[in-house]
Amino acid sequence: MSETGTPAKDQPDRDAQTGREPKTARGEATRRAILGAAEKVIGRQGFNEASIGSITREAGVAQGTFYIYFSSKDEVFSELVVEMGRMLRHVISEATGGMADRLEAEREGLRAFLTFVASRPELYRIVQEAQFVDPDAYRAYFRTFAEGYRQGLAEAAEAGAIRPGNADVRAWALMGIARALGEYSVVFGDTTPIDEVVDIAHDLIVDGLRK
Amino acid sequence: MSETGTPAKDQPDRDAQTGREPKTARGEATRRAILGAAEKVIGRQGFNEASIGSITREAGVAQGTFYIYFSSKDEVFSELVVEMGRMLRHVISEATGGMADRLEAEREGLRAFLTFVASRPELYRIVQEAQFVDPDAYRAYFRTFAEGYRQGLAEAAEAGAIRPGNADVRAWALMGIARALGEYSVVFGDTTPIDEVVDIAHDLIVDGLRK
Amino acid sequence: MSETGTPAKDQPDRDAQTGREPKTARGEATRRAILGAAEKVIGRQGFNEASIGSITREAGVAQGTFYIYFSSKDEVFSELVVEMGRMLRHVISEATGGMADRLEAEREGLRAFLTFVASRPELYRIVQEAQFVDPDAYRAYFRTFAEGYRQGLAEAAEAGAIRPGNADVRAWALMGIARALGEYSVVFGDTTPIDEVVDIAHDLIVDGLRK
Amino acid sequence: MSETGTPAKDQPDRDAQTGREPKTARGEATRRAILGAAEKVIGRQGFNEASIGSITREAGVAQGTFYIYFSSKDEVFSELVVEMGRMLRHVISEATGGMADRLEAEREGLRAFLTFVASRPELYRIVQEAQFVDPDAYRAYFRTFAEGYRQGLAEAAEAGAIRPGNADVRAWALMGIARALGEYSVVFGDTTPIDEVVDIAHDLIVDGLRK
DNA sequence: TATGAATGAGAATTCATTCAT
DNA sequence: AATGAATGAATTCTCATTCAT
Repeated sequence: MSETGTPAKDQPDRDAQTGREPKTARGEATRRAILGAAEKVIGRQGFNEASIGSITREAGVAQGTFYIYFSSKDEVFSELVVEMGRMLRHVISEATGGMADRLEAEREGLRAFLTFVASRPELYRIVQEAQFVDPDAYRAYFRTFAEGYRQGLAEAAEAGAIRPGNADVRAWALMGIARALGEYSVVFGDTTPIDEVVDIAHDLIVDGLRK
Repeated sequence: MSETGTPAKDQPDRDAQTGREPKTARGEATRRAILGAAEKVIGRQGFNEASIGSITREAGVAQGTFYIYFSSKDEVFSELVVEMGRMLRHVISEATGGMADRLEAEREGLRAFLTFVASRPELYRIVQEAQFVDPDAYRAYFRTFAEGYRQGLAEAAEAGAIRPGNADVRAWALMGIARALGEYSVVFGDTTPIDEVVDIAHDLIVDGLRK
Repeated sequence: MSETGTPAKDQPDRDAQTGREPKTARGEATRRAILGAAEKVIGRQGFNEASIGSITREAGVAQGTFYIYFSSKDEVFSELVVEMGRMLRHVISEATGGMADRLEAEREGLRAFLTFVASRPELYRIVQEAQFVDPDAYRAYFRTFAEGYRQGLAEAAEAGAIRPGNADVRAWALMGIARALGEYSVVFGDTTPIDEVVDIAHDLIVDGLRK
Repeated sequence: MSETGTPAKDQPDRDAQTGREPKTARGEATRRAILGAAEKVIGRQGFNEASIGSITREAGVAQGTFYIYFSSKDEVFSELVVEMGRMLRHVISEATGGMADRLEAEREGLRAFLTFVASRPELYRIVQEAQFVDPDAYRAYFRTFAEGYRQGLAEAAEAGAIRPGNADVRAWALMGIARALGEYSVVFGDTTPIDEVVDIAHDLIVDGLRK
């Protein structure tokens, strides 16, 4: 994969967060309340429609309180994107960890992804919007995934578990399938059961269109 | 495909609302200048960062002139999305029209898509952003494509040209591959030649990962 | 005089003024109205108490109009300081220009200064406040004056018109007298007629305290 | 001197308002820490830029602690101005007390003033800013000085130690020289040694410019 | 006495849109 | 058709001050 610059590892302190860390349990709770409210409100209304006021109202705190924990609207947003990345990586590696069969891992990874997306639709939408709100976070998010994916595919090809082929492009293509299907259900409200969608897509991924 | 709500047809009069049609050649030229400037500026800076002022400055006209041709900022945006849809459909049907071999049509359609995206990156970005700025236009755009794609796949399966399988999900999955690869080059600036990308992806689409 | 850095010449474009120049007579008038209102309001209430709202209210325009002509509150302020410098230099050189007798020039310069200050008390106050609001403008203002003053004193000493002595320190001391007497009347509201004040101060400047 | 309004005496209870007096040694220390931090921070950043937070951070205490010792931001400021007045009067009377020769007292007073200012530049800046932040305190400060100065000059003239002349105006003029020279070094960073500056200014004060 | 979380009023600034010329 | 001045609502962010612990 064409790594342009930054490493694919987890960002440690991206942005030097100015929002101070809470020092008491109460503060911790407030911070979480705001973060949750931000996920809900931004995820629903979009970054620009969601005002700080609407977030704090949802969180049940005063407007000023927001700035005790986050230095700006961009910062919460960015934090949500990073959080989504962390959770998703966790969920997927839980689902596929230690699977011997690469093709089965492919199926389970997709299922885990779609399940997670369905459970946190607002968070998913936020990541999509990150492309326009916080391109750096967005790119970091995708690079991290793509790099992991690429490695998996490359190793599988090496081991003869799958047909050989450019792992970079394949990684992007397979991520594209996952995204599209996530959008299919979240954005377009399709109600086909996840397991069914997973099986259809997996069949395509594994055996292609050819008769 | 699960149609939820609005029809998949082209918006009929979307702009008849207020954006008066120019009556002179000069007016026509001005309108086009503004539309082009909007594509460039919004595509680069994003809908919210792009002000009417920055668009008219780019177009070389006064701010007020904008409202002679468009009734609002949303309207130009919407018009650009519709335009992109029209052009893309044209380009793709040009590339695949009358092809007997469905699998080859798949390849050429993907190539045409990636080529077009590379030639109008700002316009492509605008369509992506439409998800957040003008969800209706966005959904209409995708539904139209998905529906066409679905039909093609269904007929091919029917005709025994490809393996049978749920055409709806497949359509979305294949569109997802195309989008991801478009983003791969436009957003992430990957420089792998399009033809190469197309071949790799096509190989995956046609024969899958299985050894 | 210890020139630390910047030249003593008039700043040409200090701050790259973002506030666009008006293009019509109406715009010109509005800009002037705002500038005048700013002088009045900031001069009276001080920089921090004077809100943009209070300035535009005084000027009889909407708040947004302010930003058509000035890019920020600091910018108007800065412009007022520069304007004061220009006017004052003009007034003083008018009053003393071509005077052969240095000591008489001293008297007339002081009179012109105090007269001007009395006629534009708000503007005077703004310059004083510049020390805290826009230190660069403040220093530029004083350096310019001090340098002119120093030259005048140095030449006079050279020519034998006054007793020799360090012209730098003297320039600052004499400027200090003028400022203090300006404050005496403007800030402390003393009502001694200017001419009287001038004579008393001039006597001190010329002959000192010694019996 | 033309007394306009408030008496020239020290403010009586200025802070008895709400700022509770500390009752323990620890409290006393905390109060002093805050006062010192306020001098440093306000003196450097100016009243408006200096937030309570920046002061308490500098002092190493929590924000709320500030309000145990001072009832408002204005109050600390005011207290600093009064403190400066007290110290300066002390320093000057130490330097000139019991001097028989008025002209020599003039020299030593100036030296003491400039020395003090150089040792506490932030405090000096605070007094200057008081003109805009706390005009009452500012006027009180200057009136007190001016009145003392005036008396000294009047008595000296009476006693035939100096040439006769309006003591009010002279007092302001001489104070103006001192202030300007203080600013010369503090604000403009001139590095001429104080003793030299004092001698030059004293020569001017005593014998004037005339050849 | 000390802490630090919470408040909410207030201010600057931006920008889509309107309108007189 | 074109201009550009004017509007004012909306939004983010800051900060002095209060208060429960």
